[in-house]
Amino acid sequence: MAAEPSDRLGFLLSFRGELTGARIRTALGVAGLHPRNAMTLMQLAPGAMSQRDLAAVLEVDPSQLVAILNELEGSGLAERRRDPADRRRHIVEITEAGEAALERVDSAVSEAERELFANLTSEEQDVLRRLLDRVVVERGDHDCSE
Amino acid sequence: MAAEPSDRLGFLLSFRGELTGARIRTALGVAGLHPRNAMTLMQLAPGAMSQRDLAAVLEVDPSQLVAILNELEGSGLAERRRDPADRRRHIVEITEAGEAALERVDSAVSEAERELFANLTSEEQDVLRRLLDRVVVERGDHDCSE
DNA sequence: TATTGTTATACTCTATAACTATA
DNA sequence: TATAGTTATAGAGTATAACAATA
Repeated sequence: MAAEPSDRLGFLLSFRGELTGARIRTALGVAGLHPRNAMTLMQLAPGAMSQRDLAAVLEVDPSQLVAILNELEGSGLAERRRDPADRRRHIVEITEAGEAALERVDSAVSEAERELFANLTSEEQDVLRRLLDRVVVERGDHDCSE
Repeated sequence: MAAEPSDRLGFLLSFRGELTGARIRTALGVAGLHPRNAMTLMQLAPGAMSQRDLAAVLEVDPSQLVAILNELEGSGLAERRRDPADRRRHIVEITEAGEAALERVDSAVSEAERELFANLTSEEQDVLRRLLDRVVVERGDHDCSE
């Protein structure tokens, strides 16, 4: 369902955003990472955090994060260790291999952005950024129903 | 996975687009239509067309369109009839009830856009539209892999 | 009793192949 | 043999509830 059915700005933003996301996911795949795993690594880059906090910032259910971390740990890109202060908690940390993977991700996403915004000057890209920042996107329960 | 993990323009466009799409899907739901059914009705508004052509413009597999049309026909918003010139074909047409539903959709989407772009003047909305139109979004096989 | 992480289950979406009826 | 529509099936993604270990 990717047809743009009208000239509405809302549809335009939604569909261009979707295609942009698809292009970026392709770039992440080229870098060897499943999109959700790449997003998780990005959140871990600044520093280690608990599994629960990680689920919160990623806005995924803790049960989904289990599978993500199993994959990241399986490929040696992140590690879980018990928090000695509270043995229920896992501290999650990116590994050196994970940092290297993130550098590949960074290059691939930069290349994708060069393609996506090739027709825009850097000034126009700044304008686009500022306008997008002012679109009202209240977080909350926004899902569909029939 | 809705966290915005960096200040990259690509991510910004992707995430704002996703949230905009969610807001619009909510509006369609308020108007009483599943998003894909609403999109299908919109394509039918200008005039009847064959089921195959409809699948093509919607960019969905013909087998998926079967369920959509079953629902639309079940709620009396669209109708299938055999093409007398080629009895394999179905001509799909929107009904009067379907047109009325589209008017509700139109109002709901307009209200959603008023909210989304409340912080932008109409000149700024024009600028945003023109910039989005120049983002390179080559259609093709852009999916993820691990 | 509450919290952290885990497992199990189910439900939606989507992709694919096989089937029918017509050409 | 090819085409239009349909059905059936399987896979990915996601949401929810129940569970074990620890506080």
